[in-house]
Amino acid sequence: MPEGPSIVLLKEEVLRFTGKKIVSISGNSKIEQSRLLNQKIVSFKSWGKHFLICFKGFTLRVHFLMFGTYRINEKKEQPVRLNITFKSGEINLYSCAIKIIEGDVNSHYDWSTDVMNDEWNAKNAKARLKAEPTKLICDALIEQDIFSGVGNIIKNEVLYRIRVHPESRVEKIPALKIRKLIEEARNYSFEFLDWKRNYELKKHWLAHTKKMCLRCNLPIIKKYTGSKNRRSFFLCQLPGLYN
DNA sequence: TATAATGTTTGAAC
DNA sequence: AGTTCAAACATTAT
Repeated sequence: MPEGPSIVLLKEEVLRFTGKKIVSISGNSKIEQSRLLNQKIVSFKSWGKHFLICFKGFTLRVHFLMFGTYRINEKKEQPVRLNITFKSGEINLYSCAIKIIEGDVNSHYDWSTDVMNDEWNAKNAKARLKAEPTKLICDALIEQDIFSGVGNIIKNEVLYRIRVHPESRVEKIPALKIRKLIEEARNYSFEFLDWKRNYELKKHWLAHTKKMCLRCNLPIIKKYTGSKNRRSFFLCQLPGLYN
């Protein structure tokens, strides 16, 4: 479920509930559920992998972590974390982290770091990268404060596209490659969105989980990289390691 | 069936 | 005091 584009799809699916009043609320979430009862949805937003349900004066922040899921107008077998029911339908959220954030949602989020947002600012990203010169690019690209919404799949596909080795140090990567990286982080995310919408995302993976490169017929290396030891998939025999 | 995987927070340990 | 790290959370495809 997780990466940014998937949250954008969720946002589209629930759009119909905008302005609707919550008539019942339940689930095993430890938030103060009664607070939501009879409230009207002001808007649905997203920031990176955060799904935001905005009310007057507060916002529900939903993070699906690795395994979270949702259903609209249907239920799963497993216990629901939060069920939000309207007269016209329901939203069911499973195995996710839910939190209430107080006040104006805009004071909590910098929308310009979200690769899916209209306010995305490439210059900001460039500056923030520059501030982390010794980081490995595989870590920097999944930094949510720089590239909100980019996850491990997008990371691998973007690095494959621009032909940069995941263990390259930020400061050693040529400016042109950095420019491409920032461009593709957003661009690929939108392609991800289209593919996911049409249930054909995996079909388009060229590096992630692959053993061979379909284009050049060379093996793809799988290696756990970076400070969080996340899977990286990359071509070995190409230039692209900057360190 | 055991394993690994689209992720983040927390709090202990250094 | 600041950093680092493992644990916790939790589901499902392979």
